[in-house]
Amino acid sequence: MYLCIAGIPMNEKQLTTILNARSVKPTAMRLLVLDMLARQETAISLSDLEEQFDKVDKVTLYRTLKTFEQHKIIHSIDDGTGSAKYALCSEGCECNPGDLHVHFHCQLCKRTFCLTEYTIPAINLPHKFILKEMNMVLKGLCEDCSN
Amino acid sequence: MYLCIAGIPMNEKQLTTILNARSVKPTAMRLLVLDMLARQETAISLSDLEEQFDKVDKVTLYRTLKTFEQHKIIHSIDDGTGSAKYALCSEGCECNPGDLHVHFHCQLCKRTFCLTEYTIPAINLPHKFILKEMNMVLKGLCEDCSN
DNA sequence: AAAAAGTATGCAATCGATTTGCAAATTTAG
DNA sequence: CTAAATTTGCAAATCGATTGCATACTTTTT
Ligand SMILES: [Mn+2]
Ligand SMILES: [Mn+2]
Ligand SMILES: [Zn+2]
Ligand SMILES: [Zn+2]
Repeated sequence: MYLCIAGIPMNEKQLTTILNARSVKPTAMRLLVLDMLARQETAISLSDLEEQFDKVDKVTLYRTLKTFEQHKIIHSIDDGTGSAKYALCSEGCECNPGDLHVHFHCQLCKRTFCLTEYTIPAINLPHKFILKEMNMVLKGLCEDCSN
Repeated sequence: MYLCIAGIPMNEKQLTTILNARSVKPTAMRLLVLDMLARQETAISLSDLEEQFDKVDKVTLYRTLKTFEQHKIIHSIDDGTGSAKYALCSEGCECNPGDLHVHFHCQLCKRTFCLTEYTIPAINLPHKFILKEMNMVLKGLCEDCSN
């Protein structure tokens, strides 16, 4: 499989362990959000995440995602659609250039996939250019939409 | 050189030729905008472009850039900063995945470079994924900022 | 246990880039 | 020259992202 998001729900103990491992206090809100993120098959936007809850404050959700991102529980994906997508990081991920994977955005179903098996190819930059971050997004039709 | 933008001014005849070649009517405004684009060493945002004129309507500028982009006179670059950058296409560019080059955004001086000599490496997508577009942005420090 | 300090949450408001609506000006076609 | 099509300018709307601030909740200190 090439998806970084298993879409497999975790129990509260597992969720708490993840937050603790990343030094983020496991509040009720954070456990709810992390649980919802773990259920996603593909990367999700703030707005889409909001819709998956009955009632939740979007700004709190926003700040929760920011906190998760800062602590490398999730990574944000700029797929060029104008709204950032978020997906769980794999265990021990440090989001370094060497760890980064390619993302794929389907122009038909609008889903954004983590291609975790596809590391971003290295580029030999011109002299004196120093690489700190990378983003590689492929767009087209996904497996479900290419027929 | 690895920059797609020469930063070398063109005369009005050359500018008109480019517009005609791409079936865009060479209005006064379009010649002015194309001229300004040709003078840039690096990709430029709508707001920065606006600032380079004494007095110009931003929406007209916006629509001019859209027209140029549709006719492949320029390409837009999503460097992840939140504001699109624009740069001249090379002659005969059709903006196909195979033609696309890597872009570099300097986190210090905030300039975005076209690395036209660096084509985006091909990725063998998973089965049934169809590629239509690509974007690869590297970030870090440019040659002027890495000391 | 109570008070104080630190952290998280909820709601209103702002910001900035992009996009749209529409009327006036300009260009092209008949 | 007149009518139609295109381009331009200004106002306003849209939308995602971000901030300010008051309230709620947790943790630490007395
Ligand atoms: Mn990912
Ligand atoms: Mn370029
Ligand atoms: Zn799809
Ligand atoms: Zn620089």
